[in-house]
Amino acid sequence: MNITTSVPTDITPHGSDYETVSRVVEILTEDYRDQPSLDAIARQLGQSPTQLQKTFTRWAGLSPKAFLQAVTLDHAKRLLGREGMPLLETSYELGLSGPGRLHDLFVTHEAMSPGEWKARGAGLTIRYGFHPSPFGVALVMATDRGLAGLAFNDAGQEKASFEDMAGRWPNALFVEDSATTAGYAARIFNSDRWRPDEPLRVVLIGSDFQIRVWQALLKIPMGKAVTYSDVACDIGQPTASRAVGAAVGRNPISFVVPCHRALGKGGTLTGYHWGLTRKRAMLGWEAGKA
DNA sequence: GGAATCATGTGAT
DNA sequence: ATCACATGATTCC
Repeated sequence: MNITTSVPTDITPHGSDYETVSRVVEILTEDYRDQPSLDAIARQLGQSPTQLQKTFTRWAGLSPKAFLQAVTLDHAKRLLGREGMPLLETSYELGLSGPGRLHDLFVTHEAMSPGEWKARGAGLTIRYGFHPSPFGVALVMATDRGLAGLAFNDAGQEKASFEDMAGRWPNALFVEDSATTAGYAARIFNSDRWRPDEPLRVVLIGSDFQIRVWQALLKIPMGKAVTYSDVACDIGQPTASRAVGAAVGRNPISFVVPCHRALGKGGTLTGYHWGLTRKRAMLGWEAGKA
């Protein structure tokens, strides 16, 4: 496998927007208790408050102030919707059959057979490409049956994220084909194009248990969150919350399978394979879309 | 309260 | 068999 194919230099348009924004996210997240002002943040980054405000808002669809509010523990708890409804059941009804706008990306999924999983990708051709996204550089991987993988990295780390993903299906054939993957990228990061009449096709490649966990995640509507133990109950193994955590972490199609909506029990943000900052960024971005 | 500790299911090696 | 986990509950100070 060879990924010397260079990423276009303009892959992060407007300079290092993501860098700036992720710094802001970090500051906001570390110090949300003392509610840093826009001025204070801008000073730390050596930018003018207005410039910073503009950059951030264009990226997130919401002001730094609103974002700050969104990453607050309070908000996370609200997302968990402890108002007495079994979230996963409810969203299943609304998400798959109702006309409601509670569900987000329309996804049809297809699981690989156990045999195909055991083959670790043998005989499979996977096309991939790097594309800009609101969360840094996105690595998109697809088979002819649909989207198979989605990873994120900071500019310059393309090789690492490719190897992370490719290692999951060591026997597959990887072909650089950003012309094909560009279409997926455009669909995924543009919520205007999440349409029920043209669902996104996704292939879940994983063990039986993992696939059950990922399917449960797909039922979480945008702007909601669940705990790892919620998911464990949903798949009928209430004591397996720890195992759920591990399976969530191995989700190959992050963001599309909303692993970022799985939180710790009290609403605390726990780990994320591609970096906690990115998890916060995704939650904030969604808060802006909701 | 908060840190240390343990019980725990699954998958990888 | 054994180990590592994106957890959660319990038990100490």
